[in-house]
Amino acid sequence: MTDSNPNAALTAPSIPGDALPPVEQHAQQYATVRNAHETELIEDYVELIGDLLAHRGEARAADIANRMAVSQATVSKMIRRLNELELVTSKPYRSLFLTEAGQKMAETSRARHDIVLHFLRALGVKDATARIDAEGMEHHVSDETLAIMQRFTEQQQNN
Amino acid sequence: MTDSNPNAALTAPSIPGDALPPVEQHAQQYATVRNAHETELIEDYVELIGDLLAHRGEARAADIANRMAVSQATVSKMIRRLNELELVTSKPYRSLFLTEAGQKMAETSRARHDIVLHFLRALGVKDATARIDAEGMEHHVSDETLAIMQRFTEQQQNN
DNA sequence: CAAACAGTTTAGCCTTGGCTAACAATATTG
DNA sequence: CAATATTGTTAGCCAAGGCTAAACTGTTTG
Ligand SMILES: [Mn+2]
Ligand SMILES: [Mn+2]
Ligand SMILES: [Mn+2]
Ligand SMILES: [Mn+2]
Repeated sequence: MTDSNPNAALTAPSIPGDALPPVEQHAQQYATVRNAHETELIEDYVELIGDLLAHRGEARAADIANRMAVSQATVSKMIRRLNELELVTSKPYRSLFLTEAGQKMAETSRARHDIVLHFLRALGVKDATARIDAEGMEHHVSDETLAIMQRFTEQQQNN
Repeated sequence: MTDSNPNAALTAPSIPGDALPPVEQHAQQYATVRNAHETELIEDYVELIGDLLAHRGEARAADIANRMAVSQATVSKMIRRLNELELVTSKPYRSLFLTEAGQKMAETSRARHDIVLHFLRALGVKDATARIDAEGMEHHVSDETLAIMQRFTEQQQNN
């Protein structure tokens, strides 16, 4: 549980920069990231399906494959998983639809995604870059940071 | 390559929110994220090894396992990979060291990580939260955004 | 309405990144 | 210095998320 080399002070170089965080806190950082990685792809699928339903009226596997730049086989497998998780309903060869739980997840993810995207634009990041960055960052932004981003964006707009 | 349902405008609901980006751009978002995921764990290992070397004088597998909250077996396997990638050198039962390439990656990752962390703190995020968010966000921040974050932090400090 | 095309599913493969259990090497200590 | 504790390695397992190739279903069109 604790670091080896107890007499670190004796061997450490002279310019240590920022200190290392305590082991438990440091471990928490990585664990939180691993956790986010478990859910983020699911969130992106559900969010995209919600967007396709909202903007196109239907969400076909082929559209998802094209929009994600992934093979149709990959999408088909993932749809089975979403089904098992009871996030979508699907009849073979028909459009997907979101369950109640799926709609809730889609809304939450969409809202969070928008906050991050609008924040980056408010910061001065070009739209195309902001979109790319937001797609990855969104899954690693705490509620605390999210709230601050939202306030920042609003203040920026009242100027 | 293009969406199905060409007469989307006819079937789309009345509150479309932000429009969907063009397929190619949308695909690029997800592809960039997938790309980042391929390298981020490697970067975190190399960065941590660099930090342990800087602050402790040595980087032992057990320390990495504790700091990452991961089993020693997982670390051992990853070290083999880092060796194959020629990012670290290691003798059995001895401390790890970074190769030239490893040092370069560690520096780059550390710098990027610090910019994101300091930016979040400058935004007003609590330290513990900022550390957690930065650990995940850092891998998804473009150079463009990174530069803007750095400027923001500096301006905040000159107040 | 049959053929061609488009969309979907399945099977089987691969890599990554986790884990536990068992074993091996080194370090610490009675 | 032998016994014990710590550290490191190996083997074998698993799930996730990619892929290609082949089969199947549904739609469009000559
Ligand atoms: Mn999203
Ligand atoms: Mn995303
Ligand atoms: Mn980092
Ligand atoms: Mn990280």
